[in-house]
Amino acid sequence: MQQRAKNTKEKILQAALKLFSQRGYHGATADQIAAAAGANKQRIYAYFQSKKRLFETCLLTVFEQANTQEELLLSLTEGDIPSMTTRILDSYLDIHARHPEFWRMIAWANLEPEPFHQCLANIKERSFAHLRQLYRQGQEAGQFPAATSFDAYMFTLLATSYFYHANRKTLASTLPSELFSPANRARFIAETASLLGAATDKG
Amino acid sequence: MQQRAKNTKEKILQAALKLFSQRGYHGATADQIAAAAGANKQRIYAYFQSKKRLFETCLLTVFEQANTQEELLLSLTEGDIPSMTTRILDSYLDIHARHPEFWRMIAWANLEPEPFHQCLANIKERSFAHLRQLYRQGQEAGQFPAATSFDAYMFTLLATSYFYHANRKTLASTLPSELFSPANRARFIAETASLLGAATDKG
Amino acid sequence: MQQRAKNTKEKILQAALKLFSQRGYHGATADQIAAAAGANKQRIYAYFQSKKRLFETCLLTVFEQANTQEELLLSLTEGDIPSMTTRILDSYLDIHARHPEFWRMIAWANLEPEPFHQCLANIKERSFAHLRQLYRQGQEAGQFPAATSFDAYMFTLLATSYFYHANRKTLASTLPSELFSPANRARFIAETASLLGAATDKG
Amino acid sequence: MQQRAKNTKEKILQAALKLFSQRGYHGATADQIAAAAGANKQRIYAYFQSKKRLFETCLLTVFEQANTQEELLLSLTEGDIPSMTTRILDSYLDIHARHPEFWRMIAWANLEPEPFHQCLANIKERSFAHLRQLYRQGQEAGQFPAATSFDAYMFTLLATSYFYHANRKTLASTLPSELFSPANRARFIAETASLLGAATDKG
DNA sequence: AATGAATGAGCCTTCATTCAT
DNA sequence: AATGAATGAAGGCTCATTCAT
Repeated sequence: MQQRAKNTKEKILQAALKLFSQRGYHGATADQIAAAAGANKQRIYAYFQSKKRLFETCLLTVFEQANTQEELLLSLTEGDIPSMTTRILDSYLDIHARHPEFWRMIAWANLEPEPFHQCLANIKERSFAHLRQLYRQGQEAGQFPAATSFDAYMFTLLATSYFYHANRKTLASTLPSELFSPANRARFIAETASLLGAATDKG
Repeated sequence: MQQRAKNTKEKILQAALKLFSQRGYHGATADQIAAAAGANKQRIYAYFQSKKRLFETCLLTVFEQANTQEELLLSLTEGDIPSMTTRILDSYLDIHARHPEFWRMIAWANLEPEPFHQCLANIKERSFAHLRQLYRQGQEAGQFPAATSFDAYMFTLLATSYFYHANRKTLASTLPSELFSPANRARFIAETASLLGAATDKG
Repeated sequence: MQQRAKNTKEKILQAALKLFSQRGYHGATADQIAAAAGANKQRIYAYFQSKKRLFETCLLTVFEQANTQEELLLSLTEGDIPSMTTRILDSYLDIHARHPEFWRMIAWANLEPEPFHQCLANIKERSFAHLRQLYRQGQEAGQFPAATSFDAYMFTLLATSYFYHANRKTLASTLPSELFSPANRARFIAETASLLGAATDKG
Repeated sequence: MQQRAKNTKEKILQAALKLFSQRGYHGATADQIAAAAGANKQRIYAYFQSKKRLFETCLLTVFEQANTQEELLLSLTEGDIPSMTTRILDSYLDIHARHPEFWRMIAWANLEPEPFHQCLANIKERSFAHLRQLYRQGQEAGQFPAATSFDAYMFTLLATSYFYHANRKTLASTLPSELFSPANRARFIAETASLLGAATDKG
């Protein structure tokens, strides 16, 4: 593939990423994507076969981007166990803040009847191996509850960081608190960390 | 408006509720809704003006339904404080399981660029008043962390119960654990409750 | 179906008949057909489901039209046996002359890989029963060759009358004779009839 | 033109011949032809200017091929006159069977509104001169009807052999007889030849 | 000579919406 | 009040053709 083609393909992908995340699979049209990419519509089909495939590629791309950033957590060591919850929450909130397409694409994918998520099959198990081990050590040291598995722990962190961004709109009608404003981000993390085992202040 | 008209309008609303939640605003068509309602397509416009207005009405309706359902928690008393987290989680998971259109409509609403949520403005503050008081009592008794506000507590419960259902598909690519299968529902609740300080009641 | 709809459907059918026969299935477009019918393009799909179905309906229609006219041959009696070949040829040439769409639709259907002809399944066996019997009588009277079955006889008549119209253009490059000009139609029939055993009645 | 170019041009022509005859002018695409030829799509336009011109070239080519094949009939002698009808029929059916693209291209050409056949103008008068003379001798010997000209005779043979292959599909809806199956080819020829006076020499 | 990249028009089909009965 | 008929504007995708390398 020539450089010109690579550029065109990349422009389409970026435009699609933006429009799909904004409007969803059905909401974004091939015409709009081509126009936003400054490319000819037909190129979408030349490079991505179909609108569906393009969406899948966008989904995969956005997951990979998130995965990349997540690797920061690999640097956590045994000594970081007390602050682990805080660090993970902070990191995840950051990922979502920096990649606003992330939660949106996740949401669209979860809503669509099409099994778009199948294209994510090989992304399974990310950088969790490292965290899983730290968690176990924390459990043995009594800093994480023995009754709670790593999966449940991780699930809660994923859920809160996702919900924090993704349900912002309806949240305002449900729990209209200042706690969720950007200004109170640190306080939100602290309060949530306290709730989750909150070993921090005990030591 | 005649009774016959009321019936037709209601049938359309129910059909729209189902189809919009399943397929989203763009995914559901006026024809499908009319067919599912057993009504003439033109009646949609006669009674709801436009597809968008119908969607908004559906949003509101579904939120009202969920509110109603939640009132079970009002029966909790001071003596239930130790098991409060478990009870709320159980209740919320149940609501989502029984009303699969709930999380879906929430998700659609959060994704829409249009401020559909404005129509939810008056739903604010639901049955939380009662729980808020119980939580405060629990805090004073040392059963809930002093550092965590009721809002943060509630947020976590909303987030986990929502995420549990809404991100089922992509979750399978992220944290592929048996813990989230229906069969392990009770274990999931127990582990999560343990994480959220419920472990403290052991002492 | 209301009268207005019937009219629209019929207009579409007639326009399609004309355009399909002229340009074939792929050559005629839905836009052209709608325009020629003075109808909205969407009505094609409302009344005929798909372009393919519309084509099939046209094929069927044209066959039925031809069938109708063919029934003139039912009036032939035993006494007409000597002139039977002439009469049939005359009649078939006439059908093709009056329904120029007929041979064209047949030709398109035979060329298309799509099994369009399946829609003709129940047209089988036309008014041949009557002619078949007359032929048998003719055979017994020695006016038709005993070695030639009715099917072969009929086939030759169908082939010549079809070929006379359908291959007019290429025929001009192959057998450029005045014999096939409209002016010599009667002579063509006579010569062909003579060839097909009609010569035998001389003896 | 270099040898490499000649080869490419020829490959395109052969691929086009095959695809046009199978799918027609509108049914075959430039992409398909290029792919089948193993050549770059742009070469089609470099060597044949346009799709239409390529189609015309295919038409001409296929007619020339058929002409070549026909020369077998030149070997017929005076002694073959009694079996002449059989021999010609057999030969023509054979040509069509061996060159299935022949009747198809003839059909496409006859259906096209554009006077594609003009490019066939110089093919006129083929190997008929020889047969014409044999036929005259046969007439004088009383083996062919005096009332039937050679043109009418030849026309019938062309028509039947063409129709036998070209209208196979719709024929099944009109005259559903086993007579036209490949297994009964010989019988079909015999019966038809009998019909065309050939039976008369028995008496 | 040959190839890959690009384009604009067009194709079949469906949509949200309105009109007429 | 309800229904059937109609419409124009997309929507996804492909085509014949040309440009650039």
